[in-house]
Amino acid sequence: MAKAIKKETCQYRLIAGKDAMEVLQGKWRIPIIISLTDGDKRFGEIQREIGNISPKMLSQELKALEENKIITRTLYDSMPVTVEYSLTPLGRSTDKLLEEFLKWGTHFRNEIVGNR
Amino acid sequence: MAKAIKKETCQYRLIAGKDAMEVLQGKWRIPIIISLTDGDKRFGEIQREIGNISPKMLSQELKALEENKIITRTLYDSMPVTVEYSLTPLGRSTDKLLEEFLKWGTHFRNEIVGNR
DNA sequence: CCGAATCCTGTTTGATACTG
DNA sequence: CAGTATCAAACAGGATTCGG
Repeated sequence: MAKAIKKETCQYRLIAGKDAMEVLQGKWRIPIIISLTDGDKRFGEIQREIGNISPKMLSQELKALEENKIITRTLYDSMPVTVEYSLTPLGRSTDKLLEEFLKWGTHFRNEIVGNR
Repeated sequence: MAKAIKKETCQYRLIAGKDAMEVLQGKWRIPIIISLTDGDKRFGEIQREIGNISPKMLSQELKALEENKIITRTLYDSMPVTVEYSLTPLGRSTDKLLEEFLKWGTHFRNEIVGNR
């Protein structure tokens, strides 16, 4: 076993942070998860809700989230074809994180963003 | 007052998410904050602790965090000159967020990162 | 309607060397 | 020690077009 790292150390925290970063990083992943927290959605619905994301980026980021088991993609073979995206349990497990994230975003907005 | 947005709506959440993103985005900001949560540190200490950040990136990101009132920079005019960085109250207000971030990072690591 | 494919651009990031 | 300067590489993001 190579160099065990204790839970309390800064190094441990840095690693955990990097892991979380790996999945949630970028301009669009958290917005997408927020959007899907609201309920399962189709491609176009997510796009409209987020507002200014190009189909390319949305497609690309959805794929990445799917690979990381954060969301699932379900194809309904209707006419025309519809696709629905929804959070997996792992995806839903971000809810506490998201909540704090949003709380802090609001706090920060009030402290700083408003004053410039 | 232009188009009030209720707290519970997806749109409100998307905006708060974007605000938080604006400050915490990028590969290095959260690691830097984690490092400083551990205590005030000097430039070189942060760099060694994070491990593979170039001085240019560190300098640049520290500057951005300072502009957003997340950290402060204190110059001690000793010989040789030393500089210490520390979290502001606003910076320390990320602690709950960080905690959830790290908790989830660990969870994710166990679920996914370990299995690939 | 839901994307895939292509092309193109600007920003981010990094390696390295150097300065007060 | 605490950064800056410079140059190159990588990547994020956008515009557009096309297919099932």
